[in-house]
Amino acid sequence: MPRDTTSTRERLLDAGGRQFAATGFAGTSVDAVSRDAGVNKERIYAYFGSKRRFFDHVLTHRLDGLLDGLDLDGHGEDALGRWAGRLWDRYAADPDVARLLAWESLELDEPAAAVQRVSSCSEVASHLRDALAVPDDASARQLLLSVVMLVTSAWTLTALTALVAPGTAAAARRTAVVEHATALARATLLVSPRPGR
Amino acid sequence: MPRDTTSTRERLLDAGGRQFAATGFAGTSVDAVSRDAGVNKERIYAYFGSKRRFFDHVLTHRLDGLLDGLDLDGHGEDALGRWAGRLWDRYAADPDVARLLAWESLELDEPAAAVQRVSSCSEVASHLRDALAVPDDASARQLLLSVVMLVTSAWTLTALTALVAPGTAAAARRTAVVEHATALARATLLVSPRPGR
DNA sequence: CTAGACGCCAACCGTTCGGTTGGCATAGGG
DNA sequence: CCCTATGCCAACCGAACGGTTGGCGTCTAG
Repeated sequence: MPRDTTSTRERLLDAGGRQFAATGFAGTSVDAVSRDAGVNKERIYAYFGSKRRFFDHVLTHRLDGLLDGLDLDGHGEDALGRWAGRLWDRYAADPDVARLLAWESLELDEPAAAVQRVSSCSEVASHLRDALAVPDDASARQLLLSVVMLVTSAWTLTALTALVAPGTAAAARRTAVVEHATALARATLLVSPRPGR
Repeated sequence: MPRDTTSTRERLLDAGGRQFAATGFAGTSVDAVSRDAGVNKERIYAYFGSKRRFFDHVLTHRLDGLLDGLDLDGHGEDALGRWAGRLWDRYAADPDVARLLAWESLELDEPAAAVQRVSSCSEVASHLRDALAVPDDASARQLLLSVVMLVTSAWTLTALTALVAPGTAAAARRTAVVEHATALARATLLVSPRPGR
């Protein structure tokens, strides 16, 4: 068997994503992750330092994949709505990410710290800023953060909707989420203080 | 010091509510709860059986207090909106309950099992059924569940709103939540299948 | 060809976990 | 006034926790 360190790292991150999403930070043991990955747990400490920092790496990794190449098409608030829709599709394709974000906001000290850290963030934020005429990068970053989290919450809400109304088609729930996220994003824009305006 | 068993139970339930709300089920140790309550941890097992069943007791206890005497005033969808507003006020007065619900839905097997178990539930559900012409008790119970959970999520949403717009007054955030919850409750009613209609 | 750096693992460390046990003190019925 | 049931606690249990260590095998620079 050839030696492949990047594959080892990847297997650990994948297993970490599964385990943390399923049982949270406190509920997941480092042993379980290493067992799931088929790798000795000492590798986690060699690669990532501590359980806590490993969680950050896992979340950042998954968020990078979630936001990679997800750009606004066009300008105006409709573009924001379509963008939220495609973001929704990615959440639906990989429910673990939504759970990871929920866990982080509940049990970790700094809420959504990883969201602000994600590498694709500033790029998407600048697009949002251009399309929506938000003055500076800091507030655009905040806006992006809020929209991401809104869609996350909306995803949970539709899961509930599905529970209440089992027959509802997934497509209908998707459009409901898009409109919901768009409306809330507009409201967020509205209440957000804009200096120099 | 006089012996007072109900006070011992109460102190454990209170401490359990604080600890579970702060760090979740897996993140809370039975020792920490007993230390917080100033009671030996063996009492938890004598009174409630296991850590898991103790969590159920804590959540049911807090939910009973949350929903106690919270009735619909009047009829129609506006009444539902006002009801959601008062529910929101109670959530705001005791944020622990919202966190407990969020924890349960994330990390425990059966989502919202305690919500369906709460003693005040059927009473409130019958009021909702009358006001909104929902056919049978089962679907009314589901409706109540969804509304409660919607408002719970709304709590997360406003926490985010506060983060994005720190200067926004709490009152403004409340009305936003009420409208939000009302609209979503109406949507839930809309997509919910109603037999015999 | 060889020396050392490095990926990797088995085994181990002290601590904390959920849960149990034995006994002391007290309350209340006879 | 005693006897039993019960509230309560200190101490304990095996297991599992996050984290570390020593050494084995394998790549690679010189």
